[in-house]
Formats: sequence, C-alpha cells, structure tokens
Amino acid sequence: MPELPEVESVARTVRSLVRGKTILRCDVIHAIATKPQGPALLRRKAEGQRVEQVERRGKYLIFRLCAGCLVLHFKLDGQLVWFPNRNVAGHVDIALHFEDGALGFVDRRHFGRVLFHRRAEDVPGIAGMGVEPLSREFTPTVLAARLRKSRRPLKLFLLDQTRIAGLGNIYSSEALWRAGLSPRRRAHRVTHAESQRLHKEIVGVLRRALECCLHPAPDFRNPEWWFQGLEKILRVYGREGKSCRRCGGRVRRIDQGGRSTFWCPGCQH
DNA sequence: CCTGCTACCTGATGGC
DNA sequence: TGCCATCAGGTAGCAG
Repeated sequence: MPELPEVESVARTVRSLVRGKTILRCDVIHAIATKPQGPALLRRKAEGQRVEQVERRGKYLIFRLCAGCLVLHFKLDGQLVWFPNRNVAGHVDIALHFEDGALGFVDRRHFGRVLFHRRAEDVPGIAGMGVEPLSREFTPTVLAARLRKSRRPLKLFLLDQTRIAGLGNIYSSEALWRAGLSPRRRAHRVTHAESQRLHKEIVGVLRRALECCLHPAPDFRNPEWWFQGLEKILRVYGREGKSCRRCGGRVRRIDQGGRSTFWCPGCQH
C-alpha cells in the first residue's frame, strides 16, 4: 500500500517504539515473507540484536542492527502491528519480540518481505535507487537532467524507483495533475518550465501527504488502522468519470504499464 | 543500456 | 446465492 509519505511516517513512529531495544525473539510464522531467503537466516541474524536505528529509503523501511540490518518492504498490502505485552494474534507473518511488546509484520497477500542484509545497499532494489525527492539533493536541475535521459511516458518515469525514489501509483498521478502535465507525455520532451513545475508539485504533494500521515500519527496498536483518511488530499486519483476539480472536465482512467492512471485531458497537456 | 511484460498472492467488489 | 471478471497505493526477472 504505502508510498514514500506513508513509509516515512511509519519509520518515524516505529522508531520511538523500537530504537535501542533488543529483539529477544523473531518468530517466522509465514516463511513466504522471507523469500528468497529462508526463515532460519532471519531468525538467526535478528535474535539477540539491538535495533540501533530506524531508517527509510524509498519505500523500504530499514532497521539497523549492531550487525547488519532488517529490510522491510510493504508492497501493496503489508503493514505493522504492535502487540503490547507480546500477545501476538491475528494474521501475522513475522513477529519481532521485544521486552515490552511485539512488532508484527502483517500481509495477507504475501507480497511484502522482511529480509536480512549486511548492509541496506546489498538489497538490489536499494542499490540502484534514485534520488530521495524530499532531500536537498533533489533539485529542479536534477529532475530536468533525469527527464532528458528517458523516452518513457511521464507516469512511468515517475514510478521508476531508479530515477526518483518513493513515488507510487497515487502520488505520481497526483503530481502530474497538479503540474498540469499529461501522464502520456514523453519525459525527454518536457520543457524547462514544465519540469520546474513538476519538481515543485512532486515535492508539494509528498510534503502534504507526509503531514497528513503524521497527524494523527500511525497507531500500530490498532490492527484496523492503516492510513485511512488520505483520500481527502487526493485531487484526481480514483475519480474516474467525475468532474475535474480544476477545469470541470471529465477525469479519465487509462492503463499504463498495467496500472491505472487517473488524469484530466482537459487541463493536463 | 533501455523498455515492456508477466509473475507473484489474496481479498473485495460488481455484474449477470 | 453463486460464479466470473476485474481491480488493488509494488517490484523482480526476463525477453527483445
């Protein structure tokens, strides 16, 4: 489910829950979540280790241990649940037990993963990952340079984690709508002024979403809670057939790379 | 190198 | 009600 803002808010919130604490036990309840590694490796490497730091890179959540790190990816449906007093219940794939509670990795669809690596950069997806859009490194010049090098439609360019890290299907549609750019436009054909606009809107939509994700902060104690209420900041995603909030045109849904793109042909060119 | 396509999984929803 | 098709906030791996 989550894109950059959601994972960032999870990282900040779970940090205060587990940083400095020791993983007393690691239960692998559904081994698929450790593929292509095995459950034994994760258990062996995690147990007895203290969580030194919690970080995010793109949509990955990273628990830095004394030796190595746990790398989590939620894919479409993964989430975290905190069980006070270590009373783990429900559909949990992996449970990290601490002294005062257990952190469960939950993913009914089993796309998500919890992996062990010596360094986060050893994860293939992280090794080739692009610029962090909320970092100082992400300037209009950097975006323009990367756009110039790609012939792909803008929507697919924005989804490509090797160019910009952390945008997903929702915020890429939203950023393009805000910038008034068609998702079908080829990246290398975008003008200087347009790429400036796109830069501003990528940062804008992510900041806005992050604020929204932090207020109120994630509540891992409630298994029902997982980023409800974000719809209110969405201007175009999921609005097929409805009228555009800017020009009144009809919002359309098209397929790009096997995923839905929502956009308004009336004001996105 | 770049790009496009499919597999990976399960559950919810809507039409007939 | 049952059945089928479609959709879902993602990425790895492979083919051309």
